[in-house]
Amino acid sequence: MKTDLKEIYDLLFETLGPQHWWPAETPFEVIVGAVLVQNTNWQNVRQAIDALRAEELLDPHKIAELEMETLETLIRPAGYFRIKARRLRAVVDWLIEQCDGELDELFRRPTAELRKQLLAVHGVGPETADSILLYAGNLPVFVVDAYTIRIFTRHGWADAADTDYHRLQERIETLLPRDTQLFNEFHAMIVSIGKTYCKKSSPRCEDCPLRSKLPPGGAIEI
DNA sequence: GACCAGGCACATC
DNA sequence: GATGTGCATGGT
Repeated sequence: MKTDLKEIYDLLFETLGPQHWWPAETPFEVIVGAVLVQNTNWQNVRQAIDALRAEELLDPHKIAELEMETLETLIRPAGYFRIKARRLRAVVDWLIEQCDGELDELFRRPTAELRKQLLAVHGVGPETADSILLYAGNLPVFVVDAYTIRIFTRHGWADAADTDYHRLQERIETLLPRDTQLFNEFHAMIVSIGKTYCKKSSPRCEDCPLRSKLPPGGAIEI
């Protein structure tokens, strides 16, 4: 990848400005959102989180004590509600077991170790773990998601045949200053670009701030 | 009515 | 180790 990623970051930041992510009031709310947003539109997730908030349930102990059926009903708008209810429970049970829900304590652990522990929790894969580390823990970990892979592939910054999560993550982390706030903004801006200009079905490169960074023949089809 | 959205676990080869 | 499939709601 010959691309100067910091230059891409600067270009995006000049165009889009700060994204103020993650849209949540507390680190625990970030964790809940990270599970609920799996393969789902944020708009749907917000409805589920609002329902939890309305019942004052945005607390690990309270979610741990809920009947599964109640939890399923509350998070229903987020989709996959049976699966996500189980995953959310697995996460809060783990949080309580590990630190009694005291997240500050949790995030003081060495990042690599904590990441490995998170990945061992049912329902927490690489993207969810990294979203939690970056946006709840303020730790300098880059979150790779479907938009990252699509945008990087279409611009030829990543080989379409090699979009392995950890390899792409390591390359991006190596090519940028390891800075929490920078990783925060970069991922958020990638999602913004992805939603607006780099849809799965149709790229609208003519309007995209990154259009000047396309390869000579235009976007690479994936 | 089809398509899509800020993944993951599990089965099968 | 790679690839395929189920999971579910709400917006466009």
